[in-house]
Amino acid sequence: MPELPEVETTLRGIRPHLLKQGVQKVVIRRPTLRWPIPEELPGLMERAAVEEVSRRGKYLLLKFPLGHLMIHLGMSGSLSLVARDTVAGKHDHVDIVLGSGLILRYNDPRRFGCMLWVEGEPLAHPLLASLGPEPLGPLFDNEHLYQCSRRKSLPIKSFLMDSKVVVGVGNIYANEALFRSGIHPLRKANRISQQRYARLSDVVREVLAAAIAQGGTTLRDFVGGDGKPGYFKQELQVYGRGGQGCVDCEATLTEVRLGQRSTVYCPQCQH
DNA sequence: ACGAAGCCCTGCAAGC
DNA sequence: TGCTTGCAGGGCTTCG
Repeated sequence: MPELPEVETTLRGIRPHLLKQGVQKVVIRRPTLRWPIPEELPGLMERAAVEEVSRRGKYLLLKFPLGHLMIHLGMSGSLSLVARDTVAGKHDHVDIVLGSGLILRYNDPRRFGCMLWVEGEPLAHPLLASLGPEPLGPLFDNEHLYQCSRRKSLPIKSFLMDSKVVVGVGNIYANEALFRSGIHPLRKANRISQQRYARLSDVVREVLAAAIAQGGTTLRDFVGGDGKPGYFKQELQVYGRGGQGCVDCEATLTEVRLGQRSTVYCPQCQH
């Protein structure tokens, strides 16, 4: 389940192998992702070189002379770099064969991801145009959260996971950040003080930065690896721990469903 | 305009 | 053992 740290780790892992590399061939085995992969993709990319590799939220952007390839990993997608003769597995839907002899391979069992072509300014694309600030960028702070939340009566957890508010905070990190800032996930967004938002924005940055730092430890092995660093788990304090003891006060962690998302919190520590 | 629910999809685990 | 059922979840889309 790629959250922002995993996407960032993927970006850092693939970028050095893609920059200035020519695309020899694009193989689309299964075009039916969230939206169909454009049939004209091979014609647009083949014999062209990758000029830039970047990220906006959880969307990866590969710049080519004629436009950008926009990739989202959904919740089960991954990109890996494999040697040219590597046999494709069950959910290996797309191969981008590079001049270097490596293949950038897109795998996505649940096919919630997408691979689209964008002409012109990619940030103007409908999927990107109304995204909120990057959580690790300068525009994300308590002031932003506070101002955004003034007319929002939805639960803070839903608010935090809204990509128009801030990108890249998925279910796992929303649970963790709220625990670490002592905020009850069901509290209404407009019932939280600016001081508490200050703590929350700090914690969101800390948690994501720490996860990225750990994802970085697997970068060395990205080529040929499965591209799925195992940074989470050990540091998680509430996610996946419903019914177990709070790491701070030992109270039993409560698990509820919010939206259709598993939500875990400490009834003692979070208000 | 806002908020909640629905939906896409497959793999895995639990229950019968 | 093999079926069915439920759950996981990002985020766009639809409904109220």
